[in-house]
Amino acid sequence: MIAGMPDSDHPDIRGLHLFAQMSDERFLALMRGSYVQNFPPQVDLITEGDPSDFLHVILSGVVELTSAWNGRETTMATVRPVSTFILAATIKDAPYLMSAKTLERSRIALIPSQDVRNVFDTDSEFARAIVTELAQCYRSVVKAQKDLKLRTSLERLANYLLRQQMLTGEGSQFALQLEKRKLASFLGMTPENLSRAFKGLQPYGVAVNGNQITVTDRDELLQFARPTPLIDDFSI
Amino acid sequence: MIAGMPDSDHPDIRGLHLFAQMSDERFLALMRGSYVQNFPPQVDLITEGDPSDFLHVILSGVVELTSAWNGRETTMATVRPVSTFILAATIKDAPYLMSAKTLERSRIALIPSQDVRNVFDTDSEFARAIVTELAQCYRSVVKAQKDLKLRTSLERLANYLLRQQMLTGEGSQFALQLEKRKLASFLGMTPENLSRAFKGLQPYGVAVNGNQITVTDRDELLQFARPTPLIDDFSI
DNA sequence: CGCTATGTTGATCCATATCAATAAGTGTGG
DNA sequence: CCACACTTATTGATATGGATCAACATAGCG
Repeated sequence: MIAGMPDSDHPDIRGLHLFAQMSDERFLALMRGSYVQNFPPQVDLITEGDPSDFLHVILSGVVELTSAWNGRETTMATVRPVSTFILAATIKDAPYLMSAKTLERSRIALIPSQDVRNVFDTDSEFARAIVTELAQCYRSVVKAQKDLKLRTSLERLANYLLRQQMLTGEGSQFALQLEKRKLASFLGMTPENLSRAFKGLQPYGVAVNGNQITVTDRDELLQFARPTPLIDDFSI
Repeated sequence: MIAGMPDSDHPDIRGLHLFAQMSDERFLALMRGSYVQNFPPQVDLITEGDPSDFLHVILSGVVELTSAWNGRETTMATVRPVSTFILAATIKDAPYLMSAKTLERSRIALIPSQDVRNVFDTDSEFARAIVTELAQCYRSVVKAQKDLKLRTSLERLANYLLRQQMLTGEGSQFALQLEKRKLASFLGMTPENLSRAFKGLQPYGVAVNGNQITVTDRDELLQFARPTPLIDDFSI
């Protein structure tokens, strides 16, 4: 078995809203049973349908969450540091609904689900923090579903680009954080269609060069994309 | 203003998992600030984007949750007694992401969101119950998203019918709980396409007469639909 | 009993998927 | 460091699922 978690990783995890309010004692108890591991790229961390043995916390790298059915596969989300994933399955002691694999070399903390449930049962501050986290997750998925049901793929891409521009600091140029084929799957389309969608946004002032996106006319793009906080604002 | 909630409604609400573990004292305090109202069909209860003033509990009738964007509208869910809706917005004190309207004459309890948040802050049992509820909601939406991204509309309909058959007691004949145009929107298609999808399921042993569905060959339908608990089982 | 909303059917259009070919990266081993 | 293999991205041609438009039927409902 792997050694416990190095103390040096504690601050990163402690910084998460989920663990911030917890007593030192309980936090250390959680950390004692946990461990941290470095994974190379393309490693399967979780397979959908498996029992949820560990709450995962990504400390560095990138993790992709996917689901599959009947031979088809889709990217549900990508997770970046520092955040937890598959919290709901841990809490409900239910099977994972998504698979997870590393896209880059990643440092992942694994906290035994049973320990998380134990703390949840005894520490009401922790329970409250979980509520906030889950409410946030829930609302994010509802927004994603609205995005899928109410928008065409061109509109989804346009709004995605605007959100990315926001996240990367409002500059007119920024880099895609995702391989295009993953982005296509995430947005619910094929890679070929994504290629054409980028072309379709040219008239609205979007230029693409590799993974570099330049928004030459933000107003034009905004007018086409019509973003709304009720779909595109991840902070509410 | 409307009078408070009749005591006769308390047991229904108390029976919800969300309120079951709470102390009598706190429960009564919540109920004192709440009220119950009977609404005719087609009444708008909630408009997306509005601040979440009340946690709603449907005691009888049917409520539809919809979202709109850019002139388009889609049915996100229908809610039946006895259950709460728009819990996440209440907890986060954030705007509603969906609109709600009655489809039939409905009896709805309205619990001031601020009261819910107050109890949430002081009653850790309640906070824990909310976690379970939200985790359930979250997983349901994830399943819905998988349904949308991984299946064609014909496959979604087939699996929907199998789920309905399950819910209505496994009989080979059952009634659709939803107007077909709402069902179409819920499944992410047009009414015309739904009409044709029903025809498309005939070869797999599905017969339709008005809102009466008869599954003449369940095995055939199962083989086509390929349901999986990771999408279609709402209890895990 | 008619009016209006819902459902069906047919014709056509459009968005997106699929298939196929090519180009451009990216990583690996010699 | 380059050659090779392999994956990813683009582009074109075509197919298809699903939307839209239009006409009609039907069923609730006042």
